[in-house]
Amino acid sequence: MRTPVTIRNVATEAGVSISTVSKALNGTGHIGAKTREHVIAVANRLGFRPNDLAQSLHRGRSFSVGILSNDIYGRFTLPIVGGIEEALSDNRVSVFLCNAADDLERQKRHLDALLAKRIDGLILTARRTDYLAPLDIAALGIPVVHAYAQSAAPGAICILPDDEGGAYDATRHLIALGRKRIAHVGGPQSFEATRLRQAGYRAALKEAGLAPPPDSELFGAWSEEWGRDAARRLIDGKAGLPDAIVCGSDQIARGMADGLREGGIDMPGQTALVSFDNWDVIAAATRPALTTVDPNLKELGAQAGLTLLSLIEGKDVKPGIRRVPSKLIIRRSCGSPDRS
Amino acid sequence: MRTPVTIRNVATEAGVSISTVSKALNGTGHIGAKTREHVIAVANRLGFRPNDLAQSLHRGRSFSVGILSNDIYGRFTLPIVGGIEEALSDNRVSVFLCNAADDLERQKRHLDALLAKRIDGLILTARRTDYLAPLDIAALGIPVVHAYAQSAAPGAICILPDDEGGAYDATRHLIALGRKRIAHVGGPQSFEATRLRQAGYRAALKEAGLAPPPDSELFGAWSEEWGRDAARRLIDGKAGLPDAIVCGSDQIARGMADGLREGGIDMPGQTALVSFDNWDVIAAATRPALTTVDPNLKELGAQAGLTLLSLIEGKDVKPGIRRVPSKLIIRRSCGSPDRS
DNA sequence: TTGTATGCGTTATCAC
DNA sequence: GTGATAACGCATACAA
Repeated sequence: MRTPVTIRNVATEAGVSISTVSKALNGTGHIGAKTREHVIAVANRLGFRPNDLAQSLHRGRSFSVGILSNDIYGRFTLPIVGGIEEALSDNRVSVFLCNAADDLERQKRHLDALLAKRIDGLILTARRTDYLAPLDIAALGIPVVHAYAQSAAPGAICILPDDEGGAYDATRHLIALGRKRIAHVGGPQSFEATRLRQAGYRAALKEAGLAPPPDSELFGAWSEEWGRDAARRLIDGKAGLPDAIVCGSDQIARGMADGLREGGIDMPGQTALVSFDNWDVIAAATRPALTTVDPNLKELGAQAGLTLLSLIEGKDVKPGIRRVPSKLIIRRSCGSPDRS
Repeated sequence: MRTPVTIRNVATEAGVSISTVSKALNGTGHIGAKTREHVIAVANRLGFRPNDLAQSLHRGRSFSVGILSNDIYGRFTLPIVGGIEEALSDNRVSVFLCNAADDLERQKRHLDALLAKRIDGLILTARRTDYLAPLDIAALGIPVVHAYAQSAAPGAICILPDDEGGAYDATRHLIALGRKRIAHVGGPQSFEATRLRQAGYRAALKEAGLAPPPDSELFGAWSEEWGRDAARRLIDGKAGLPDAIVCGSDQIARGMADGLREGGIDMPGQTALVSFDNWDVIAAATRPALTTVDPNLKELGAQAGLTLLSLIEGKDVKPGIRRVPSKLIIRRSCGSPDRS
């Protein structure tokens, strides 16, 4: 079943030496034009494919990197991994995908395997941006970048979404549309993302000379149920219904939309909604469809991949946290025109 | 930054020959107990890690395989890839993840890279089960298995979900609960999955001496919108509301549930719902929470990985299609007790 | 029990 | 312009 046609086979078949074949195929060294063509023809005919293992062994670079995740099943992992893979494969490097599944022993096994396979670099990913991978990066001896993950290690390079900026943009969008009494219904406050989004929301408000209405900064779970629950609280609140709500996720917004609609509230007439994630299955199916902050996860992944590449090639990269700008996706939940 | 401690370093440091180190570390050949311990100690102290590239080159087996997908972003890809990765990494083989993105040229690039890296085998995945990868498998020269994908190639090995069995089970569940007028609202008929599910639904009905009520086999899109649309059609139908509905996906069921509820229908009182996917974000958030067929995608991936392993090890595997049994997840949308 | 020599598939350094 | 030859890091048949 194997097809181990080696450079030696090509050499004998072409009636030249091994080194001549190598030169002909790699365009290195000085070689006769006719010999070159001949060798290439023979190589093609035989279906010769240089053994990358041998090449890697020789040049001390494997052109492969590892992605180590603790949550391969997470909804956020996918676009990130996709972005990494695309950016890297465009640069001829392959990626090993490893799922540590929050299991330290498994993580070690994966790391051992990756290191043994002489990966040129490693990308760490996590379920939430404020997760700290318990891992001695420096001891690895290869470049590491964190994608959608943070590290306390000195000099660590972390690529993260711009939660604060996203919330700021979303809130400003609401303000620009004339909304003034803007509430914020976020996820769990234990998440850094939640706190950052609140900060962005507040910043935009403050800048416009506004303030959060009383009892209108609510925090709960990342769920539709919490969104529905919050809707009731907003409807029943003595402060009166806000004319806009910044939700911490599309799921929350979806619950909110359902809750408000069932409470007889008109959207976006009485209340406008913006949210986070641009998880299209949710955002597009919500009534009204959600205007939402797209965290640009695929781009985040691509940047992580490219950054790792720079590191591998020896360029120096500024350490610390880099935040990837988000993008506001306009749909109907704010009442603005589709293009604005 | 590199830590290229080789077997040679260990040898000199330990004051023995290279082959002695190799034997000591691999437990092969006859060697003195004290020498072995000594060598091992030195190796550990130096942090020696055998170069897998060299080992692979030597043994002609790389202990790595490739996953080639056309749709890395698909919701189904994730659990499948996760299952593959887990099964394989438990057997010390690493996986390269490649996204062809429906681009033939990109696919070729990936294949070239994988083959050059001497992967031991390849797993092909797709967006839909009836997708045919335009690829000459035999020419690859390595074992291939299709996961959630089919191939017309003779001798191809395909692992697929059991759509028909799942629909059969779901429908029988409804019948066992006393429902008699059972409708079916599926996805696009162009999907094999849709046709198989319809077949399973009909088989269960027939077996129970029942038949689909008039105008109650509806087909549309894989969307909530279609579910809501179908709900109106069922409510307005002159044949009267069915007392149960088998939906082709959780998304359809979610739209159906919303449509029915807003149409004043009580679930599961008047009408029970079952669906497909067990996509928990949808299924659990629907009111009522959906009883749904879990296609066991992770298990499917694991089986694909294990099957590939068998192939690689030279065992022979029965070619053709193997369907992985699904599992009915009981929630509230059928009115049955949570455990049944 | 241990060490020497050879090969795995390539590339690169040198002679010729 | 072309071809031996020595690495790359490791495993193993064989010799000692």
